[in-house]
Amino acid sequence: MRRSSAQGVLYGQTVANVAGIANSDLECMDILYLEGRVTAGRLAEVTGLTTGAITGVIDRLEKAGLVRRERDEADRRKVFITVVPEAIDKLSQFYVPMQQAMEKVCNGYSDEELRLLLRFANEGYKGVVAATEALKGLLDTPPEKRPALKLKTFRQP
Amino acid sequence: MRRSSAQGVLYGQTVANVAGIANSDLECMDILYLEGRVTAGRLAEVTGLTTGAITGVIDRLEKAGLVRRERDEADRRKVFITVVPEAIDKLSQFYVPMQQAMEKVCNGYSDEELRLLLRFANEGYKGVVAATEALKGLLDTPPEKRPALKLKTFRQP
DNA sequence: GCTAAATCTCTTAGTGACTAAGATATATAT
DNA sequence: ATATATATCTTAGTCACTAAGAGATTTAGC
Repeated sequence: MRRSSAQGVLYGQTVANVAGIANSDLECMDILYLEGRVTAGRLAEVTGLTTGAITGVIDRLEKAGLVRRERDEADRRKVFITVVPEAIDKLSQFYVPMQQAMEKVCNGYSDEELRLLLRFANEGYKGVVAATEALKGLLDTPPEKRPALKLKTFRQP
Repeated sequence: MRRSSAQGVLYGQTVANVAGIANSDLECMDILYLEGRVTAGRLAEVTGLTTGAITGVIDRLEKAGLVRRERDEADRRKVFITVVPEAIDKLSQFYVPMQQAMEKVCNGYSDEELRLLLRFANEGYKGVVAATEALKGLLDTPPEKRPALKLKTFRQP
């Protein structure tokens, strides 16, 4: 899973290259696609970038015609970012190789097995979110007070 | 899986922050850990960075006392990068939250189910590698000649 | 054996995304 | 009505990255 994750990062880098946008710009497009209409601040929160950096991201994405800024009429300080419909078409083609590969892999499993994999994927996601929170908590703990757990490492043959 | 992957990227960013090294420096440490002793050129190849950038990465990692440069005696142009043993201890603590979370998730599965998950993880990894290659191939194909496959998208309820 | 081409890492100059700090505009609380 | 909080943007400066090429070593051709 670690290997897949590392390789997944590389896939994303390649997509960004091919699409001609920066890496974090693509990451934001991904978040926008998954979460829908979000504010600039929410993007900063999720990506871990500063709001200043997000301004730059949105500027570039807007210039590339991939997103639009929309002021919230209820709270005029907020700026909602929405994906331009055509952007999905422009970008989705670069995920075709990945989807084909995954479809091929998934074909090797029964419906019941796929349900198990889906369950694991969901629980795994929640686990990663929890782990990220826990790690951030570690930041506030002085190094000498950190739980010094032995890491069991497994190496595949 | 996409969500997990995106969140995994964030976990890595957080680790890099906490460890006080750059993001790609950590990515290289990961590769070094997985592949063992590798050359500078191999790092460039795997990360997708230029050799010039890798020189910088290794400089910083060496300065931080995490890796060592070793000239290959057989071919003196090559420089092997090796991880300093203590580096593993320094960094592995930051993966404790992730491992705990994953262990917790895995505890919910029988040995047989875990074998299925392992098989999927292996096949999935190969799939991602294949997809990356295919995407790079797309780079050399003119846009109008690209296979315009309909992307089936699934949204979880 | 000697020259030319290839391979591998490093160097240099320039670019661009990032952070920190603060400005601006709007909203909420006392 | 004033102060404080919130949300985004601006600015100056920093740092990792690329492109191009230099330096060092190996391999191939004659």
